[in-house]
Amino acid sequence: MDLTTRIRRRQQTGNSSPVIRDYEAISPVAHIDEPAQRGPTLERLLDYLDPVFDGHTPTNAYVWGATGTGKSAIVTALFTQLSRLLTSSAPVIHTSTRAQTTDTPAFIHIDTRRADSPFGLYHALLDSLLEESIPEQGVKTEALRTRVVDYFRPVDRNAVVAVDHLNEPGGVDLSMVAETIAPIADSIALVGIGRRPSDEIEAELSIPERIEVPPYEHHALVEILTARSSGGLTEGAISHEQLRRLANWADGNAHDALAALFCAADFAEAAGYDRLRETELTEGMNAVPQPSAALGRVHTLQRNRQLVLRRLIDLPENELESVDAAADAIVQPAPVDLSSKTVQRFLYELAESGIIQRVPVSSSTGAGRPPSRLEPRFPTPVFRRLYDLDEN
DNA sequence: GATCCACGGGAATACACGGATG
DNA sequence: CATCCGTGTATTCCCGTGGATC
Repeated sequence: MDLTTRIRRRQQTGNSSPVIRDYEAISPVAHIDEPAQRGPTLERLLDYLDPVFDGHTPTNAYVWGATGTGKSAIVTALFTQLSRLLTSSAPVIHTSTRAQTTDTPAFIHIDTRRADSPFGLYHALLDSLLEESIPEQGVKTEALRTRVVDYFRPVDRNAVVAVDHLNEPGGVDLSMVAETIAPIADSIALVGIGRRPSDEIEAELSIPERIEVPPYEHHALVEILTARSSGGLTEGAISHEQLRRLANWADGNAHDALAALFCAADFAEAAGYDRLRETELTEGMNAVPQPSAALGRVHTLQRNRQLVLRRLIDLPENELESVDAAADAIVQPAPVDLSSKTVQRFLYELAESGIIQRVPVSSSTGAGRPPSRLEPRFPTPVFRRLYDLDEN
């Protein structure tokens, strides 16, 4: 987020704002520079990456853990820091590539929620490796692949590539990534990241290293919530006891805890209170479905799908009674240059990926297959607020 | 002109139900 | 009674088209 946006957000909430100082600070989808409470996992990752410090390529690895354990946060933060520190400590060679020494690997993080095709994967790789801008279409997939292969032709070029959000419903699986990237060069180490337990993943790829990221301990989660709310909420807006309650409820899932905190704060703010009452806290927790789809998932959806979701969550109950009705209602107001049929397809896709759920409604009307009611499976108040802030 | 991608529309398939059939 | 059939929706699949980019 750029500076202008930040300032504008402050303007919107204003200094008089009783509860929330900075939405970004309590956002479950915010980028974290310094992951907290994950010391042991960081150490394991650093152990695994040890060959890097001698200029070698590590083996392939798989990092896994339940939702909301901070897998993505840890790896992205670690990779960012590593490339910063390793490149600045050695002489820089100026080429068309990003600043890199000859024997320092590139640390790349690819989100398969966005890069979900071979074309997308090659594009993401090149985009990280090269300064120049990479064509987004109009060029053959094979052409991009060739460029990646060419990049790795020099023997001293290597990379550690984290491939995040593997095996999500409707998403990319490890074997697809392995087929696409692994054959390019031996000097590429793949680090798969996903929820599926390590013994469940099947891939035609050797993965010697398996690292599990455990759920947060209760006290660790309290620490995180404390840090976040001291950054994003006003002084005294929430009590330590309330944070403990949240952490207890979330049971190690930082995503859900933050989402509930965000909702509760937002509710209190809207109601004009200067601190969170038990009512808001409870409502906040109730606003997070169990289990909940990740807001990060929603956040990375394409523009039009987010628009559809934004409208969906404001529909009255009676228009959620069938996919057909919802699609029609979504297309109704204001300009959407989408046909009802396309919105319908989006809704089915979103249901497929678990962001919304189709609940079969008991049919009594007789004729035909009964429709299904649509239920969002993510914390809608958070999405609504962040989406609307982004609009301005 | 080539290529990728998002849309859109229609075909094919699945499912539910009541009624007919064996 | 079990199974099949016809009708009506819901859901999934598939592919052509046009826009955007190179």
